[in-house]
Amino acid sequence: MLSMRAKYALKALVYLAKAKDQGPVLIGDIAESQKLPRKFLEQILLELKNLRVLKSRQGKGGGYLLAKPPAEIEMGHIVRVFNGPLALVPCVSVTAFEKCEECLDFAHCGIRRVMKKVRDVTAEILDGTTLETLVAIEASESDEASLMYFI
Amino acid sequence: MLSMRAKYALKALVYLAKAKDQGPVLIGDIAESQKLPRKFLEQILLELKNLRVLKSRQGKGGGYLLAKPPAEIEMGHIVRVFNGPLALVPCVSVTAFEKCEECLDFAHCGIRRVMKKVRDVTAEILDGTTLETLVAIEASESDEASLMYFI
DNA sequence: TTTAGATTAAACCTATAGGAATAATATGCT
DNA sequence: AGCATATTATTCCTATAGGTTTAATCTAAA
Ligand code: FES
Ligand code: FES
Repeated sequence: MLSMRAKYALKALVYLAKAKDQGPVLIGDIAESQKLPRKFLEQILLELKNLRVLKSRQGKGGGYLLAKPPAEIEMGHIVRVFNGPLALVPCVSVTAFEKCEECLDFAHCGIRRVMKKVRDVTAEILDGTTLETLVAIEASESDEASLMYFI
Repeated sequence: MLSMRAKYALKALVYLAKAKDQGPVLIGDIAESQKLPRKFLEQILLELKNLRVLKSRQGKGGGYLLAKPPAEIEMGHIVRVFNGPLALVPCVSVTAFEKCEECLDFAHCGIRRVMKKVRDVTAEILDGTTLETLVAIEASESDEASLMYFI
């Protein structure tokens, strides 16, 4: 399951993407409008800043801004950082690879091959979906059947 | 000034580097021996794990481990992530570059050239110093005069 | 002896508090 | 008018609480 941290990060980012031409956005605004716990969100935004996904201005009139265009911020990146590896088993993870000691025949393990497929299609979707995509999806009225159009 | 987060991260990492052949190390052990606030350290270690600098094992007998050899973990990386850009002015930052609007003649700005030199030598030292280096330094009896030997 | 469940030890997750640093703006003094 | 000082709004930093999940080990029943 996606952690709250990851979900809140994504929500805040989509919000910032939508408001990207309106100057710095307050933590308080994001928290209130998206119903996110303010202090927790504060930590998350700070981490996003350290990742160079956001930048900030301090002091009066300050707030948070995207550090790059929405089209350059991939869901996959955010999920990996805030939620951990996409892979369901370590042996198919690209970012946190490890052999499964309990699987003797690593090379022919069926679980591994299926899970690798799962990871790969997940990565393809998540790395192919940017904040721009998410904003576009939310702006449209259609349901999941036509998502392919966006991705 | 180096933030506590950065300092604690480095201290914990050096401790883990020294203990690297002793299996998983407990948060509690690190906190106690290095006199670091336990719950705060917990957050920092988790972040180091998300950065793939550490790995962990959960449950009984668990703890934290380096995710790669000490020689591959650079001080510069840790400092940048936990403390921010090395540059003292944004216009010389590699990771967070921004033009200084208040300096009209960016190209010929003297402050900038000096600060660039400062950033470059800082980066050279910090990126050239790994956990392995730090452990070696602490194992030696000499003072800063002979640090060049290590770096 | 195997298996199922209980206990325990550990990291992990969500959340919050309180104050420091920073920057804009307003205010008051010369 | 110009400068110093105070106020205010904001992010940033350090720290902590409390509960959840995971995994190893122990215990008891089948
Ligand atoms: S080798 Fe990883 S699931 Fe079998
Ligand atoms: S241009 Fe950055 S200090 Fe002058």
